[in-house]
Order: sequence, then C-alpha cells, then structure tokens
Amino acid sequence: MSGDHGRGDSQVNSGSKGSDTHKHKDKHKDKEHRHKDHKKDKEREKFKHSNSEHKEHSEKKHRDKDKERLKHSDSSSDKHRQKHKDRDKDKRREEKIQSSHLEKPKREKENGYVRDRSPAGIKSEPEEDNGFYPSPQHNKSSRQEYDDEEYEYKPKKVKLEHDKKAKKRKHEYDEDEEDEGIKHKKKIKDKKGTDGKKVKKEEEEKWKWWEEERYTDGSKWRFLEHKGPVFAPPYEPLPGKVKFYYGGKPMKLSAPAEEVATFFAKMLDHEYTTKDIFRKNFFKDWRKEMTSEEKSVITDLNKCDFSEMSEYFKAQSEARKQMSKEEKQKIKEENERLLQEYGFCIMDNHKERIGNFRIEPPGLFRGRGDHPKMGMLKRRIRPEDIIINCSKDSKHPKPPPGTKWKEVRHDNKVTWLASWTENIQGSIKYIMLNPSSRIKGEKDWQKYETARRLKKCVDRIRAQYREDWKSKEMRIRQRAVALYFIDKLALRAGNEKEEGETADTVGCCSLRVEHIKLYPKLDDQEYVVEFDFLGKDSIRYYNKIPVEKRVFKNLQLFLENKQPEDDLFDRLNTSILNKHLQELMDGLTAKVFRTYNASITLQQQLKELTCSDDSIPAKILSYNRANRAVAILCNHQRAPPKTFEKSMQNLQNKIDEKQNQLSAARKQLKAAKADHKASHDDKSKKAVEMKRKAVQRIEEQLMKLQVQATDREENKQIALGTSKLNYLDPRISVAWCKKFGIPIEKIYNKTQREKFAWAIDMADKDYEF
DNA sequence: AAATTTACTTAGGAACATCTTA
DNA sequence: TAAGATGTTCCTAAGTAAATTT
Repeated sequence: MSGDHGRGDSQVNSGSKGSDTHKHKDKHKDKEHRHKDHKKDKEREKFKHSNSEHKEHSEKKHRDKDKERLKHSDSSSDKHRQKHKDRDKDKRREEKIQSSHLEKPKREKENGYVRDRSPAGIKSEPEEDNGFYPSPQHNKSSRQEYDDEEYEYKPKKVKLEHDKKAKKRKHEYDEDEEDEGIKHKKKIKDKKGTDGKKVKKEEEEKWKWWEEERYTDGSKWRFLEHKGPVFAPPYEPLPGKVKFYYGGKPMKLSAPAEEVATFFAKMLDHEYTTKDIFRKNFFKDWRKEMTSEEKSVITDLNKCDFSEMSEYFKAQSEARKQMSKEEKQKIKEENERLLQEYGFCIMDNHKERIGNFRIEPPGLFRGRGDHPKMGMLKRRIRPEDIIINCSKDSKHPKPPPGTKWKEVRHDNKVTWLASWTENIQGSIKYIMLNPSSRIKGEKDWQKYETARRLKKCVDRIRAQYREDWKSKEMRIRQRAVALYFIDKLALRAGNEKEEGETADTVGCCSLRVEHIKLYPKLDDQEYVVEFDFLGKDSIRYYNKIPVEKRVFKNLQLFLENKQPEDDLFDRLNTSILNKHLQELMDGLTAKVFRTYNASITLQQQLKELTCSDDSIPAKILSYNRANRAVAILCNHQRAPPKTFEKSMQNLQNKIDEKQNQLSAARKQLKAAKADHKASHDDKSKKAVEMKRKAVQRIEEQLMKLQVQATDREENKQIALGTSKLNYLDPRISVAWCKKFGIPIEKIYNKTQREKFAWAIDMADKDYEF
C-alpha cells in the first residue's frame, strides 16, 4: 500500500535553493513588521545587558500579535468557534471507528514500572580506561522485552531472561513464542561477542540498554551527575596594531564594542553582511555595547572600516593551519582533556557521553533564509544564566570561581543537564546527551515502533481520510486533505509561528493559498497540484503532483474567496490534526507519517533494487539509491558542494584513463593468446592467464568508478544524511546488510554505529519494518 | 480552549580530520 | 609533502508536540 504513491523524483531539481524566488509574499506582512519595529527594539534592549529578565519579552510579542489577530479575526476566530462546536459530534463518530479498528489494546505509556537502580551507584560505560568502570549487567539487568519476531518496543513490565542474569519474567502480554529462539541467540552473543579477541571484551562491556526495562513512570533517570557546561573563552582584545577606522580615522574601541565589532569583521566575506536587515540589526545591537562617546561618534555603519580586523583574523586562521605538529597535538590533547572532564555524565549506573557540553559562544545571529533577526547580537552566556539539572544526591557541578548558577534543580522528568534562555528568540537551549546514550536511543527506538504500528493501521486511516473528503463539514474535509498531503508527500505538520519573529516558512497546516497552484490539466496529466513554498530551514519545496479528483475539487473549494496570503486550511491547525490522529491510533501524530513513509520506502526500494549477485559496490549503489528515494521524498536538499563540478571532472578523467588501460590490457591479452596459439607452450599459457586476470581486474575497477560517478551525480543536491539519521529505521539497513553480506561499516560510520548500536545488535536478516 | 512555555527531534552547513593525489 | 578531495563532527537553528498557564 505504501508504494502506491508513485512518488515523483522530480522535485528537487526543479527547485533552486534559496529565497530569492520567494520575495513576493512580503507585501502584507511588511506593514506589520514595520509597525512592530519599535517594540522589537525595546525587546532587544532588555536582553542586552540585563540577562536576568528575559521573561517579559514575551508579553510584548503578545501585544503585537493581538493586533495582528484583530485584523484577520473575523475568519479565524469564528473558524475556531465553529470547530469546537463540531468537535463533539465528530469525536463520537471517530471513537466508534477507533474502537472498531484498533487492533491492540492501548498500550500504557507509563505503567508505574520502575527501574531498579541504586541512586548513587556508578557504573560507567566502557571505552577508555578512565576511572569509571562498568559492570554493565550485574547490578540488575532486568531486560527489556522485545520479541524477536516483531522487535516490538514494549514498555512493559516484562523481564526477559535473555541471559544468565535475568531470572524471572513477569508477563503481561507477551506472545513471545519466539522467545526461546531469541534467548538462544542472545546467549551466544553475550558470551562471545561477534568477532575476535580484542573485540570480545569490549563488546561484553558495552552496555546493552535495550535489553533492560525502561522507566514507565515518566521519570527519565534516577541518578544524574555531571560537571556542568564549558563556557566560551573570554574575549581577548585585539593587539594594538590592529585598528578599526571610522570615516577613515583610526579609533580605539572599548572592549565590549570591540568584541562585537570583531564578530562583524569575521563575517565580512559573507554575503549577508551586505544585507540590509543584517546590517541594521547588527548596528542597532552594536551601538548598545558602545560607550556614550563611541555612540556619539559612530552613527553610520557604512563609515566603519573593519578590514584590518578582518585581515587579522584571516592571518590568525592561516597561522593556525601552519602550526607545527606538536602544537596541533597539544591543542588536540587539551580538547581531549576537556572532553574527558566535561563531555560525560553519569546517568543511573552508566557513564554516558554528552552531546553538546560547550555553551554557544557569543556572535551575530544568522537565521536561515530571510530571517528578520539576522545580524542581532547573540549574547554571551554566563553561569548566572544557567540552570543546572542533576540529582540531589550527586556531586553538583560547581560554577566557575566567583560565579553562581542561576539555579540548581533536580527534575528527573526531563533529560537535560543544563539549560539557558537565548536572547534572540527567547527560547530555551539545552545540554543533553549524545545520540548513543540510552535516553536518546530508547526514544529513537520508540519512534520507529510507533511508525511500525502505523504501518499496521495505515490502510484503515487512508480509507478514513478518503471518506472524509466527502464530508459535509469543511473542517473535516480540510483535515482529510491535509492528512492526505502529509501521508502522500511526507509534508511536515506546519505549526503556526509568530510572524516577524522568524523566517516566513510553512508546513502542511500552515500552507497558504499562494503556495499552491491548481491545473485541471497539465501536459498529459489531470488534476495537478503545484506546490511551491519554503519549508523548514527555508528550503524550497517544489513539486507538481497529480492528485485524485476529489482532492482537487476540495482544493478548489478551499481556495474560494481567498487572498493569496490566506491560509489554505483555514479551519485546521496542527493541534486539531494531531488530536484527530491521536484518536485514530495511540501515539499517532503528523510526523509519524514521515517516519513511516520514509522507512517503508527504504525497505521497499531495497527490495526492489538489490540484486543478490551484484558486486558489493553495486549493492551499495542500490542502497544509496534507496536512501536517495527517501531523501527526495522528504525533500532533504543540500547546496551542491562547491567543488562538485571539479570533482566530477576528476572522476571522469579517472574513468577515461581506466578505459584506456582496459583497452590496452585487452590488446595485450589478445596478443598473448595469439602467442599461445603459436607456441602452445606452458609459459605462454600462463601469460594468457595473467593477462586475462589483468583485464578482469581493470574491468572491475572501471565498474566501480562508474558506479561511483553515477552515485555522485545523482546525489548532487540531495543530502542522504538526514534521512539516514532520523527517518530510516536502522534495523532495515542492518537486516539488509546481513542478508546481502555487506559489512555494516559500508553503510554506517563509527558515530552512526554508535547511535544505532541497539539496531545492529538486535536486527537479524529477516527483520521487517 | 487559547496562549505560552518547555522539551526534545530534525536540519543543513561550517569546521575540522583524514585520506588521496600530484 | 603540500594541496586538494572527501568524510566526519560540531554547531546551532528551526521544527514538532506535549505540558502548563492564563
């Protein structure tokens, strides 16, 4: 069913990246932005020096928004009223459906189940020999349940005796007849590791969190200890000889003003320092850092000359490159030391890697796309801004001498170790664990299990939304059409965002009239919808796609009497949609469709594209192509690498060269054969064999190069990484590798293998998503 | 029930490291 | 052995969605 969509692969090429094409729509908003401006200034001022008072800024936003809202209120507010009126009826209907279709009893998300971990216990993750040592299993190692056949992720109260240590299992709902089998496998694995001597030990020490139970009471950990974040190095004033000029005259800046100036100087080569908004925002924020004298002198950014600073930094980075081996080594060691000290935490009984233990340094904000705040000063974060999260009974991190944390709390319902509020959007930033950590891995696994549950009921859901296209209620039709897009095109949900705070981008629910065009007939196709909008990160989504007649008619209806800047789905938002989805399947949200469609597409493409008697490189090409199909579906684009053309050319040269070699080798072979025919002696026979082999070898090499070229060409503006990392159930890939004898390293690099350790360990060649 | 806040996933590009090649 | 290509990691912005507040 999932392949049914006939996904076009045309969209990527047809759309160029970037926002130039999208200038148009600002018209309306422009006004609003402008009139908001003075407020925004105030807002910024607040953040400026007084870091402690971030809170209020939001009030302001809201006032602004209220105004905006009034403008459009007629439609939108009554749209909501309407919605709610209808809700009950609707709900009842859906409930009925749900109960008749839901194949499984609702899974309890949290069932009061608790891991047994002694709070202060410290068992570390292996890896290096640094102090902590793991005793992965013995403390308890009750194991998490998954049954082999389904690999289900069940937050159950079940323990599975996969090995010697787990003794009991209290069943709830396991139908694991497969259990015996799995027990077996596990045992073997646990004992031996998969290969060799050295690995063996390591493997045994690797903590297999996926074999343990999970918390089911909503808590994320029992014990958490860490050293706190690493702060950005303090500002180092420029040497006196590096001057800043204003109106051609050298001018010594105060340290704060100078620091901000250096941020600008460092970006001088970048295009966005030429952008008006960027310059304006920068200048405004810069002036706030100036002394009053500086402020009175420096009134025009255009008179500022940062070029000496800029040169200085270029020289610095050049010098860094030229550093001697030893110096580089020293830096590396220092980094390693920092990593060892701050890069890990102890969560429950294990030492885990932290994802981002460094605080973001100050600088100029560069949003993606046409961002209204580009160029604003991103404030330096101090200990006083940081909230620390750790367990009460841990050794609390200490703030740098002479400073204090903003707060130390002990909240085990969240996963972060530290947080602070950022001054550009007023949002919270977090320090969290690495993807290889248990806490991230469990979540990831769970995500794929939810997607797999969707697989089981997607037919039903599709049938339902198709039915809903005919509903007499507008909101239901809109919901159904939106869902169709989300399903078929893997669009994102499209939360609403505050205008003027961020770049103007949309997702499904926030599509506007101006983002689609309808063609009753286009070329030889009927009912074509053309999408053209900027999505997340201001990446353009461009796609022409034939849809079903009923969808088309509905779209026409939705467009009636609307302006280009009006919402296409005026009676829908993500929260309504997700509520609906939740009723269709426990845990279902809009983004699950993306995961589901991505993974199912990979699986199906792999099945379709892989030939078992292909060479390994050819198989990998197939894998990449399957991966690529997904990336295209998800619209994961990249700017073509700067050196793309050149590197392509290089490769082509190599191919040509190889081709020459090949014909030469063939000639030699022929000659050898002739020779052999003439002499019939042993030596000449050997020569023929040699030549034959040579030809074969070269042919192989040529093939490999050609495959590589194809792969690269096809990948010009497509990024495979995002889908691989976030959307594709790793077990599919692992199974594929096992099935076709591809070493996993060909597919996943080291980091990826760490992230997907759970999948690599548990999926066998027959895994089915 | 709307608005806001919080937590966490997803994202592309820059920086950096490492391999390859001239 | 330096320069260039390629692969990896880091960085942090920008989403989603749930939780909390109003």
